[in-house]
Amino acid sequence: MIKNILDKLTSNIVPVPLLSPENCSICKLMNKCISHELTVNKEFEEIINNKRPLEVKESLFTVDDTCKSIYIVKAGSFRSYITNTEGLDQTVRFYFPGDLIGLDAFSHNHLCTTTVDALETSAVCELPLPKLLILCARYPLIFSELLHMLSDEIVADHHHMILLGQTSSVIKLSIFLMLISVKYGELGYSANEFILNMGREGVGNYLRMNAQTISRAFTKLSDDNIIDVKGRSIIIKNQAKLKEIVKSCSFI
Amino acid sequence: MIKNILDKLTSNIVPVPLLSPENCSICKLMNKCISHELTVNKEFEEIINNKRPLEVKESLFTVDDTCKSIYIVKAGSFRSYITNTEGLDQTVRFYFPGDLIGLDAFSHNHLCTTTVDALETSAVCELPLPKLLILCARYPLIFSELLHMLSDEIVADHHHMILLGQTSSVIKLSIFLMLISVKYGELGYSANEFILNMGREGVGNYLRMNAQTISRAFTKLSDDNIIDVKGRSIIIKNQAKLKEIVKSCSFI
DNA sequence: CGCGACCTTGATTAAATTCAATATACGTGG
DNA sequence: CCACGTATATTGAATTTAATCAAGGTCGCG
Repeated sequence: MIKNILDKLTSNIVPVPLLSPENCSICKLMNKCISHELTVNKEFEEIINNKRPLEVKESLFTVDDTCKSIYIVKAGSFRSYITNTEGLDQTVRFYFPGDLIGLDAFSHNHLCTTTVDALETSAVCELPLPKLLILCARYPLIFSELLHMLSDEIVADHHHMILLGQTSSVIKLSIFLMLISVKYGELGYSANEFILNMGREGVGNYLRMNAQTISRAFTKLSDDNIIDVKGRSIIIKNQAKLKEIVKSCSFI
Repeated sequence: MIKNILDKLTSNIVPVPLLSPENCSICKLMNKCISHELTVNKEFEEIINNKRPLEVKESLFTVDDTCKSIYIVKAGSFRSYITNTEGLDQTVRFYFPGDLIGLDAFSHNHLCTTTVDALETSAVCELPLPKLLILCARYPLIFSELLHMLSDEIVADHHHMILLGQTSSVIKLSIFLMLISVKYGELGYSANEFILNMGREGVGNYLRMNAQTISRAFTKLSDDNIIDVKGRSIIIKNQAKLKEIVKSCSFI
């Protein structure tokens, strides 16, 4: 989805070396990640584990695992989902570079409530919970940043609820595209040209519509000259019109 | 919705006296509220403000207010919602006794992202943020309890997303009734007989369906002998069957 | 008793799902 | 490099479902 160095690794190179712990101050995500004030704290930086990159569909953790860490997406993207008894799953959220994964770690009995898979070759910075909590107790800034992140997650979830509550397939898809576009823009990638790292089925699962309906909605947006679609490659030709559609629901 | 002492106050008695600060140890919600270990901490108990009861439709706070406090529902119930430019609103969440309101307070610029209204005569315990944060710094237990609450909120939001993602109106209504039933059971009220404190419109707003569809779904459940409906008074006649319907979506 | 708010129900319309066929793209092996 | 097979995407037609439009019914309250 996002062009990053890891994309250039052919996924056949099997024994991927562990990344050496890397300095936040030379990280490409600087200022697009958690508060910079945090990462200048040497102690904070030292608790970060850099795990080896994850391959497509590899799980960061699985539902009912014990929550041991919070993760920051360093490169690539992830999907969290809940699986039902018949093996069907429903996507809860997508994660992009700078996003925090596993903020539900403090809930209930400290068991993961979702499974999180990599959508492409991806990497994370791991923040082990015990160490993080110790730092929280010592540094009010880290503590308040954590609260901040949790609250942001709640607000984002509320927005997603509003999105799911929309009735029109074209509006839902438009909001989805706009959200991705904004996210990419923020990360310094092209906001108007990108390649989805999921199929129609994947988009549909997230927006709770079936793949055919997604396809038709893409065709509609394309017919209206708002986007160019070729498979998973998307070009937003008329961002103003797209924004207009998004605004027609007006809650977000 | 919930039979509580406040229901017995006729809402016409205008000058409601301020509640005297009340001891957590004599609160009816004990063990149904936040961790009991917390409330035995005298310092914690002392920061709690008891505001005067709120009347129906009175707002606890409004979107874009500065977040000053977190609130625990002491009696009654609340609704949070987002309003769009045309004045339409979408319900985000309902709050019942023991629930915490305003956990998005730490987000972004500390402005409220929703409006929260009382659905009936209701009361809250107010936890002023500055005082709460000081206690968090001093007592790890309070700090971890706060994280716990925030994480729980995220998990609850995920479940609500799954609910909104359902396609069948009967399943959605069934899940809604089951959630309310469980909540009431936990609070010590009857899980199988209750009176909704909102109309069909209100249920529909929450479940993102229109009032007529809600009405038809009620009729369907009634025809199938799963519930008895008479206006807003609901009796669950066959909880097993209701659970079965809920399980047929299986994600929750 | 009558008004207004709310709920139910029916008929019609609009939209998404489902079923089904075809088309396109992609990777593999010949 | 091309042929083939698989996976994915598009499109059409039939079906199902909810939204909409509209009428009538119920309930509580002045």
